[in-house]
Amino acid sequence: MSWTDERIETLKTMWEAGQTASQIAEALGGVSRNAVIGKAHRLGLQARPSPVKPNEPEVKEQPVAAAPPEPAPPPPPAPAEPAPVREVVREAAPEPVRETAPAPEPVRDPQPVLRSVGPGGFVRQSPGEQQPPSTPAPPRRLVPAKPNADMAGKTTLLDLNDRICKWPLGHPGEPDFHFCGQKVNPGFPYCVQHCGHAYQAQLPRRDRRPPPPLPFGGPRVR
DNA sequence: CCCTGATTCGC
DNA sequence: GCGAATCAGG
Repeated sequence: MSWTDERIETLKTMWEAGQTASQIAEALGGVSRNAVIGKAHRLGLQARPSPVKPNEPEVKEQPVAAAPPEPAPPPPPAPAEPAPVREVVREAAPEPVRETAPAPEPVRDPQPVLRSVGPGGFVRQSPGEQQPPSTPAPPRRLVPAKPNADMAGKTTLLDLNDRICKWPLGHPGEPDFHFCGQKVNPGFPYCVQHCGHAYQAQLPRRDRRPPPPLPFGGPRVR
């Protein structure tokens, strides 16, 4: 697989939309998660929350052993780039002693990757502030806290549950963005109709239509 | 273990 | 340029 313009465009869109590298790789097909990350970096799209803390550039204490006999400090106009030399020093595990630490919280909500949206687009949540998608929506009448004519009768993010088709209509951030809301095809996240869009038999390349359906609406033309 | 992104480096 | 291997944190 090569990085065609379409695939690069999809990569950019999904990456900026906050999709994980794994999801992007799966959507693209034929590439690994690493390939996606590598390509994203080569494209210059880094800057996004990494689970790994970029260790604060430690002020390396320069052991001023002997007074430098060189009174001439002529550093060329070099930008202050703290040479990120990674030490490959492996420490041997010293303590065979184990402390019995109770492993808490196996709570992992397998909820789909629907992140909250805002007028500007996606808003990434930190795990601490994630909330389950409300209660399984008892069949009672919902009164919008903020009566909005546009959203009347629309299925919003908060209306989603296991039984509701999560097929997005419109684009996140747009005023009338909502979800299909039909009863799902049991075992799938979408209704029967949208399952037809989401799951398609692989066709021979020559009579396959170019636009591959992306679950979140696909790349947007800017 | 699983996941995540970042980085390196041989190709 | 590409991406597997590796690293490092959650």
